[in-house]
Amino acid sequence: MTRYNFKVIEEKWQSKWSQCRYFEANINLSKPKFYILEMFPYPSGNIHMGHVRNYTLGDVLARYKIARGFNVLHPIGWDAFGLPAENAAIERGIHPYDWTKNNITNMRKSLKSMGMSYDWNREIVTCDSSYYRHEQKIFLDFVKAGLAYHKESWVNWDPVEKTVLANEQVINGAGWRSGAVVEKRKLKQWFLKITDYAEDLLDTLKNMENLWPDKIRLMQQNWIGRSDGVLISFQLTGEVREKLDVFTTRPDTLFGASFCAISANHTLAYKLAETNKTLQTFIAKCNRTCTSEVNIDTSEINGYRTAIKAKHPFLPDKNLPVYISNLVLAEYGTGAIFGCPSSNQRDLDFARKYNLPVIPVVLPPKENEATFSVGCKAYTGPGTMYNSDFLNGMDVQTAKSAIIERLEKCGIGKRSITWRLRDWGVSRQRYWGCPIPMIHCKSCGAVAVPEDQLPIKLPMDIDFSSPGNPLDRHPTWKYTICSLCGNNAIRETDTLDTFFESSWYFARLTDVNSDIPFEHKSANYWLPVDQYIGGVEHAILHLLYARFFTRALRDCGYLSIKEPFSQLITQGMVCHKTYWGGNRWLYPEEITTNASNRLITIEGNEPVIAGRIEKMSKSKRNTVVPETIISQYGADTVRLFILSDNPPERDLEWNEKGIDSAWRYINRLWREITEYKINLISIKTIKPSVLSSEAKSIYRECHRTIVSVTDNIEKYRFNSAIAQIRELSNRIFTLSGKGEGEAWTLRFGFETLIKMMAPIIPHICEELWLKLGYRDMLANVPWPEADVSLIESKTVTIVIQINGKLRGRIETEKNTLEEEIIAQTSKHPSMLKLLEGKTIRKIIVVPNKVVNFVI
RNA sequence: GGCCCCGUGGCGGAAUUUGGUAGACGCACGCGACUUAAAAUCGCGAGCCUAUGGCGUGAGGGUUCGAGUCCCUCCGGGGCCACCA
Repeated sequence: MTRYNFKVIEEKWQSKWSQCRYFEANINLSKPKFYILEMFPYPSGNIHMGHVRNYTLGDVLARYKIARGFNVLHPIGWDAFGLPAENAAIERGIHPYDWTKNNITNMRKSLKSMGMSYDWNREIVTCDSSYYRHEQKIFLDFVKAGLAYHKESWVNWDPVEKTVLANEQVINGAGWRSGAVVEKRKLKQWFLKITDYAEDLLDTLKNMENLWPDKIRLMQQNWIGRSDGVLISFQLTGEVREKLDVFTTRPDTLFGASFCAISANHTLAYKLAETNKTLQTFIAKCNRTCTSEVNIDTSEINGYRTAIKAKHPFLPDKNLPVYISNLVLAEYGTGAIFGCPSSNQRDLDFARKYNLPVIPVVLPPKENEATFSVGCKAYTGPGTMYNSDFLNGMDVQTAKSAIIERLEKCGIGKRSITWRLRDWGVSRQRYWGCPIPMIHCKSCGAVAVPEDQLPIKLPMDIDFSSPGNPLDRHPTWKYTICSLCGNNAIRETDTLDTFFESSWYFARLTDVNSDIPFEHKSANYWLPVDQYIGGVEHAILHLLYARFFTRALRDCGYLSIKEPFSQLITQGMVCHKTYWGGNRWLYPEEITTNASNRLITIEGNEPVIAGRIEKMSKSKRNTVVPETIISQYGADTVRLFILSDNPPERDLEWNEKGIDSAWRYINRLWREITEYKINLISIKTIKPSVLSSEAKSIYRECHRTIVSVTDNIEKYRFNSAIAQIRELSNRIFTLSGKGEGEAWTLRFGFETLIKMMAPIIPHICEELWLKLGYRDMLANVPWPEADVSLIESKTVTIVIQINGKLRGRIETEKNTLEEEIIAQTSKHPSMLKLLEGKTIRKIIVVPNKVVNFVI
């Protein structure tokens, strides 16, 4: 028995596919187009199982869509800017460019060994100036359109690395690499006006039902965070006589207000601090805590009571004290609130701390005014208004409308929407990113680099010996001339957030050779991406940025669409078991079992605990290296296993038994076809009508399976599709092939299996297709079509129930009349016994399915 | 704290779209064939139990002729957001 030699055969077909340029995509108006894209990888060094899963899912769909007659675009690229390259440079003295390029070479090789159907002519690398020059052009267009702006704002500052960190890079208030406590610092940064599109980004999510996973749509919805409320203008009295605007979603609780609070970074706070040392200290203390929400969560709430009062809009005698507090976020709403302690937990805690009045205004149902009181828990539910002047007696909803109407009529309030979404800060004080094509001139301010000077390339001679941004320290790079006044000026030394590159690459991939970011013709033909696939970890950031970019690019005249990705699959993580012993994570190779069958470490014989099944990661030492598995089992086996076990969106547990099972199936398929007792190629064509009943049943099963496998692939249920193919395989493998009819059925069955398995395990299927005597490449063969007339059977199984419990079944002709079914089933021997002496109260017949006797 | 998802054999999972045969397919397991033997391979078996019957989809209740599927309460697991005004 010879085993399937995957090494030779997989390489053979990979080079054949490449030679025939079969996966190179071109505009072809005679076919429907299908653009399939997997989130492009960051070239971190090696591909990992998460990549394998992601790209296998994409490849199966791409190959399937080709077989279904679509003109498929399936490109790949490298998201090549980013911090790890700089880390490598700092730690190992390798230039980030070389590190990145080496990794790409390495990972490209691995992807090719997976047999992916990419159009490699379109490969892009975002750290090449041929890519980022277009990004610089886009940035300038955004500046022109008012979509990018320069603003001073509070950021997370790492005092050791001397760089800004994104909120995601701050872990428990400390820098993710340095471990230093992050400070708040006010810096001038570039921002993109994603908030201009907040409403549309939110509203369009509704149209994406069934196209994007509910979970992702919900996460984006939460992230954008629309709050409908009202802006109320409070007249201030005392030291300052201006107005204070506050935003609230609960104007109905206005009569329960007992204080106002403003953020420590509110302009009013600064104004008051000018002449107040204590207040200056207080504000500084508030600002020392990080902007990170994690940190705000754990820090204590403090208030500084100013001498200023805010006049209650409807109660002339009531003046609310104004506090400055870290209770209020500067970036949300107006950075100022009114506090109604009885209806808001946060306000209640504050009121209790500073002994402020708590006035209940909403009476919960089934409570009464005399006895209801608010203790340490605010009441936020529905109820009836009281202690609330003209709102008394109304329910909360009615009161909201009534008071908004009154506020608007009196000119002291205005309906308003506030968004949780903030503008996207894209400046990074790092070297390995796209230079921001702006210069700073003393007299002209921020000036755009003229387009004919693009690209502004990153300098290659860079010194990483001290912390901070090497671009800033570079001896010459930043010195330039202002294009407006001709005087000396300084380049922007910040680079763009790496999410900038991934926000438009899907459009660039429609035409990678264009001199402009992308051509209308290609973009209009290929976009939107019909199927996008990637990890759930990008649910908000990347997927939201890309949606924003598509709108912004449309408004700059580049595109005619606003949603980049029609359909989305977010695949789960690849997990593996972990081992913990001797106070550290252990590799499986470090473990053995002792005499009493307990897990121990080989060195030191320390006890080992088999830990939880967790996401593969180097630190947990539970990774499985794809290259190793591929060289052991071949790409087809890996592809088959990674799809077999569960549906894409769930976490997948990598297990060695599973890969064995895939390996066994592939070898069996190989043996069944190549070592069969009869010569498959010489089988004569016959009419299916002459088949024996067994052969005919298998023949029908083939058609039935085509229908269900197609349906399952369309719904991304690859595990079910594979299960059905294996079920069919089990039947086909039982055929002896003896006699013309069986031999023909056998061959037909094999062909059907190969065609259906081709997208999943393409190499072996190509080879087997050849073995069946075909010259044409399988990649060129259409998806099998089912003869629907064969699937419909003449008979059906009717389930017999008594009081809903299964009691038997009969075979009848399809569409047998109700009376006939009742007659047949009630005469059924086992029914006679069960129904004997019983009164049948009711009989329910579901045609072709069920008959239920109610006794 | 708010919102959302999930809970099915020893295990991964089918069936949930449309209430109508629960447990497809695979792993692990057992038995058999082949073999001196083992491995590999092939075939067969298998939800559980006090077994001619009964019980079974986290628990309890409800709707229905009929519930894994719909509704309510609870328990367990997971995710997202979180002093968001």
